Amino acid sequence: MTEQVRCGPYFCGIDAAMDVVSGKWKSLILWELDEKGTRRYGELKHGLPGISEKMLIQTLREMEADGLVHREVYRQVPPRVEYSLTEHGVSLNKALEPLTSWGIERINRVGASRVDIPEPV
Amino acid sequence: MTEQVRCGPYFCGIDAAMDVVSGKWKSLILWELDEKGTRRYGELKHGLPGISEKMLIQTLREMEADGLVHREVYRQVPPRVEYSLTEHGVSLNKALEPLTSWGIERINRVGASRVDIPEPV
DNA sequence: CAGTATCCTTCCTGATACTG
DNA sequence: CAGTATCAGGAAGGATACTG
Repeated sequence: MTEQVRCGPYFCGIDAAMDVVSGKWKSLILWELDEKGTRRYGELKHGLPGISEKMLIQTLREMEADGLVHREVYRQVPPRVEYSLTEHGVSLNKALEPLTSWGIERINRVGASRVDIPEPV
Repeated sequence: MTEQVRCGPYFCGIDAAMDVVSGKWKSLILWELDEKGTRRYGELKHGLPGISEKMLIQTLREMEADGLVHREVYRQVPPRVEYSLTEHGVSLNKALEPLTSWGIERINRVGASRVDIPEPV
């Protein structure tokens, strides 16, 4: 991997942040937990149509390791596990807001379709 | 904030934006062009140590198609091609700023290392 | 100089089946 | 209910040689 020395192990802050939010589901989970508060595993799964169980659990674990998500286990039968945002998760979500607005603007602008660049003549 | 209604093909704005910035190099190129202004192909390559020619050109083309980057060709020998940000590119970079700050804070916080979550006993 | 073309490897992602 | 295990397919990313 190309570790360029600029800001420690990262090129700069954007790299560190992207590293943590990139992936298909992370920003969505962040948003889901922020919007709806603490959620159980099954609730999350339901709120994220199309996600596979593997991806859901894998993504949650990564986010937990990154300190964005807190996982609370209740030892019951049947099991109950609740996920919530840590304060870092909350702040990250806040930092994501302008980007979300930009995305919405982009969608409204032209339907956000990717344009085919014509070959130069 | 927006409701969880799918906005067209996207979940919501964040998805549309992530779609455009995700990838290993896009945010870096954005930052490079914003910081240093118009850059030639070779200059960009130099400023992004570790990127392969394939990735550089591929990423630039995608960003051009997404309306973030403008490509200006000067028909000379040897060839000269200059890349610059469009206004959308600039605004995206601005929208990325809080995320960058978050990333820098994260780095300073603990070295930003990903923590191993111990197995529950 | 500014790319193309090719090949190769690794990472992502999802489906499915099974367990405490 | 909340996971784990396994497998497979495709996409993303990279090294290198070549060209107008």
